[in-house]
Amino acid sequence: MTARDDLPFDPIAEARRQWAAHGWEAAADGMAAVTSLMRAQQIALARVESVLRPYGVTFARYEVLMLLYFSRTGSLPMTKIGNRLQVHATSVTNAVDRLEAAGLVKRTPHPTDRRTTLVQILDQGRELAAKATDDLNAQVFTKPGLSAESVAALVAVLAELRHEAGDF
Amino acid sequence: MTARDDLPFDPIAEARRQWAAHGWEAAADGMAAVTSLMRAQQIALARVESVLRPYGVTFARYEVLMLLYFSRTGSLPMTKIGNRLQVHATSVTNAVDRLEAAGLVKRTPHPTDRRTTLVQILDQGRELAAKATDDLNAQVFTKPGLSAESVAALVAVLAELRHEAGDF
DNA sequence: CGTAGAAGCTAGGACATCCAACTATCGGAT
DNA sequence: ATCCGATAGTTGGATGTCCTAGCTTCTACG
Repeated sequence: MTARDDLPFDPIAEARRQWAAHGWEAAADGMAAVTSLMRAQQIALARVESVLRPYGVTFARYEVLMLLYFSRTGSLPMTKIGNRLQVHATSVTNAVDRLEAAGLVKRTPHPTDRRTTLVQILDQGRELAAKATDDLNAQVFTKPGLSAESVAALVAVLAELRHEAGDF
Repeated sequence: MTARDDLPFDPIAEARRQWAAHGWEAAADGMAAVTSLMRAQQIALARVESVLRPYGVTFARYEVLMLLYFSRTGSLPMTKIGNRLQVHATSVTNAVDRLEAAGLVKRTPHPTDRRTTLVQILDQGRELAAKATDDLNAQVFTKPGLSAESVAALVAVLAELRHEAGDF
């Protein structure tokens, strides 16, 4: 763990000091916010992926699986998946390729539109989704390392940011 | 932009509803927080990278450059860079390889410890760092898409999360 | 109708990140 | 003084994301 040992100070607070020292006060908070976001995401992703690793799926694939899991018919067009998850179509292709290879979903043709491909969740996929979610809930989501108020505040602020960015 | 059109609703709020509907109330907020973090990071990163693209550097490389820019001697060991940025040693190797190829930094041997490699920022690197920072400050950091209070709250909550995770 | 533009999906390429494994060098314990 | 564990850095492999380009299929407009 040589690259991940604890530091004696907060590197982001230090960066903000440097920003201010260079006359960039107006941008210091924004820089700190963006940088914090990067680190926090990295931390959260690492925790989630470590729980999912035994199941042989990544968070990206887990998200696709849950989307299908929650859908009425258990299937969705590739494009809709990309829209919901806000990722590029090629990322969906990639994720579905691997989910399909793992026997968790299968591609089926759309009944009327021959351009679109439907992704159908399989029984094995449902089973994995349920188990992985139980694990994620227990090991990560129920103890995110923040107070309930902080979690709520975080979700609210990020929703504001996402909305402002046209995320929904 | 087919995969990035606006959605008629917040997909994360929808996911939280699903979580609650499946009896996972205790984990719903945590799930929403983690998922929000992923999306928000993606949005922020995209904005930053679009500003940095003309300079031929990515955010990862920009961070390395700024670390060196702020350092007293203009040089740091590879390991220290990894510690500050909380990334693997291999990621540092990768970033420094590209920065060096671009003529922005150069590797130099450590005077006493032959294991360690020092990364030294070059004049061209300093110049690019200064210009790119001006652009980032103007186009992203001074208008993060949130109120000043929200930005401060965000930084505070994320600092709590990072600290709890042993980030510093 | 028939064609041009839009939409859905995939292939190939560029990057970043992580992990496992390997080499070289240090340093402390015996 | 020597040896073994810890440290520094790189290489190779896997994954995910994006972008550009290209193919197929739909749809709307003249």
